[in-house]
Amino acid sequence: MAILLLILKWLEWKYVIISNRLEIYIGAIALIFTLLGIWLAKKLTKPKTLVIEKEVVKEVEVLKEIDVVREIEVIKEVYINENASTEINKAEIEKLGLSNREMEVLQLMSTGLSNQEIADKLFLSLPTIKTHTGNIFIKLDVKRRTQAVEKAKRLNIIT
Amino acid sequence: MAILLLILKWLEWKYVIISNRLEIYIGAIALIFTLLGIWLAKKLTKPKTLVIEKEVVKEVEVLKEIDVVREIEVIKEVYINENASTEINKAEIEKLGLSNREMEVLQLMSTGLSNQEIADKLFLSLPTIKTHTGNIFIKLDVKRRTQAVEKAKRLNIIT
DNA sequence: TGCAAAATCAGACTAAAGTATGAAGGTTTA
DNA sequence: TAAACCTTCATACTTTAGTCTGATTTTGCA
Repeated sequence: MAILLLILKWLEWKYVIISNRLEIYIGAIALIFTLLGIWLAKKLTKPKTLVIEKEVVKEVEVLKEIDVVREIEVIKEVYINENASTEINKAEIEKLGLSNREMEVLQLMSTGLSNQEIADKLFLSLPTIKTHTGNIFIKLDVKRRTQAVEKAKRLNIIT
Repeated sequence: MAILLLILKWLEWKYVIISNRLEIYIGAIALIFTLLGIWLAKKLTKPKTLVIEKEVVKEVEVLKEIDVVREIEVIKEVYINENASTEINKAEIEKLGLSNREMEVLQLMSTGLSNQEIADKLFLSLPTIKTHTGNIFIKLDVKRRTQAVEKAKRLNIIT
């Protein structure tokens, strides 16, 4: 802003010198403030994305040997912040119930380290890492480390 | 643009009348073009692409000795910005000397499938997949599948 | 047509991953 | 304080991954 005011003052002075070139002066101001507008728009707008969520819930409840089937369809239209997708989803971590240590192991796992290498890095024993990885798989509902990493990245709980 | 030129002409005329209020004139132009810039920035932002994601979740909950089975199908229609970095780097594939089959295996590997599952999917034997994965590791200069997937994604040779 | 690379498969082996169970010490919280 | 959870470690086991050697068949290309 200060710089822009200085430029304006300079242009004003120039105007006094070449008083017959008003158009140039106006043009310069127009250009500067157009660029300022573009810059402002890029800086200040939080890019939002429309997400349409359709959720079909089927419930099968067995009551006294009789199947009770329930179908619920929920449609949601939500505007979400696009920037959020690049941030780590702490709510998701909370929801999955992953502990700090587990997140640490998961993060190292995603870099392609073996259990032994993770153990060395964290100064822990191999069985400990195996316990952690096992718990991670249960919480992420996967069977292998490759699936765990894939899902974790998809859910934005690791970088 | 034509409208804006008209506004400028009008402002120019106004300047002749109230020549001693240059600041107001400049301010008006600044404001108009700032808004123009914001409008331009919003109009010229990257085109967005529609992506449809489907996810099927099965839940089995035991409530009061009754099994409650829930099938949840989540369909997400997400508008995302097209990004050049999401393009597959074919030059890198060529450089690494990865064959078509190897790329196919690598792609499936990245989804978290086991060798056996990849074999089933491609109608090949387990030893064949092991041969391919081994060759992939050599060409990517890695030791494990997790590292292979990590590197492949980093090099943009798989999605 | 013949050669090189790609693709396929096999057997046997080692290494690593993953499962299951148990246990002990520490922290947090109702 | 007790319950719940986190963290750590151990042992024993099964499964999967990865390595090595060797072989046959297909295929693209000079």
